[in-house]
Amino acid sequence: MSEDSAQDSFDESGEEAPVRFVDNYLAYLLAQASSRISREFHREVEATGLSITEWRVLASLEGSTGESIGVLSELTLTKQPTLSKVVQRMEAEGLVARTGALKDRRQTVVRITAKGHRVTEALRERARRHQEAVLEPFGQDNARMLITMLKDLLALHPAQGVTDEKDSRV
Amino acid sequence: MSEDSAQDSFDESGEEAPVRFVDNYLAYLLAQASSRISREFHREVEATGLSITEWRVLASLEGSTGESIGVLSELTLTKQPTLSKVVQRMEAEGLVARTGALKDRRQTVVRITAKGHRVTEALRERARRHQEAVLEPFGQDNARMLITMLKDLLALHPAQGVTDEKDSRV
DNA sequence: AGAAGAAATATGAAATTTCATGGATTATGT
DNA sequence: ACATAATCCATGAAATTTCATATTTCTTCT
Repeated sequence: MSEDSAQDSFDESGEEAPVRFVDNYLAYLLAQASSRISREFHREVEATGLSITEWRVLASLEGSTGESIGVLSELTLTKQPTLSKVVQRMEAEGLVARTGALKDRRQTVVRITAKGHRVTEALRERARRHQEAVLEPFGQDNARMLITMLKDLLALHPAQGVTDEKDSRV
Repeated sequence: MSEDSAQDSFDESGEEAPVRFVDNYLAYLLAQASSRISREFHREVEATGLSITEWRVLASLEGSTGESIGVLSELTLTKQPTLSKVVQRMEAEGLVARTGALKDRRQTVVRITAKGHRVTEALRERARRHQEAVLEPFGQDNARMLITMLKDLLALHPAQGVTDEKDSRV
């Protein structure tokens, strides 16, 4: 796969494909990749009766000892007020538990429950398989490299504003 | 950068840093990368008075001879009803022009206007610089490889029924 | 050709999200 | 220690998005 396929803007016919600005724009490529890869799997999520955000919450809590609302809102890319409401619904359904944090009493710590774990068990396995299928055409080495580069990108660009917002240009 | 930084998230020392499910989940990594990289630039977009969706519409039309509402809704990751409304507002502001398609009269073809082009001129340049800055730590070769792999991923996963999600997530 | 089905877009009602803000707690500075 | 500022979360009002559907225009099939 792929040392060359990307470089030539696609056109199957003699039709000349206009080179759109976005076609080489990293943010666009990431957004499209994210959307398309996620979308494929989201069908399976919704088939279980969970909303996408609910799945994200549970997936984010899986393997964690609990996350605050704030951290969870970053992990799930959901704004804090939205997440607060979602988590409350999920607590009512028994998928998560909310407890005050011992260390900082402003925080609400959210944990996945046994039920939440059980409900997502099959989904997580499907997610792994889906990922394998997605990466399969790239081969082990390239796949690992993609993952590594994405992790590096994230390490270079921390979640919230580590940079002082007042200083960054408007 | 990075042949190693990512792979070893767990230590053998008994005390395991909790390995969250999502930490190795491609869809999560893509969603986070997309969100963080975009977010940095979105501040600049909003400073110009454009909404993110408006910027996406204009960026998508740049270098194009016109796109239908349907295609545009895929390019901008915005659901069709939402996009129809956004485009109508943008037409009122003179940023785009809507015309019926000659070939298929059901379609509405949207083009960027001179004003739309002018309004985004500085932004596109900033976008290019932002991208350079983001990719700089990876070096030319790795950067090119990342772009290529993302394009390959997109080629393998064509856009389909557009189910938007702002910035698609996990 | 004609009918039936599919596709593209627009639109209103309903649902969701976001903004702005408040209350509570912790951090900072003097 | 006290006052002030900053952080964290919840919540209602407002704005936006989504769903469902109507309309118009192709496509396909007989």
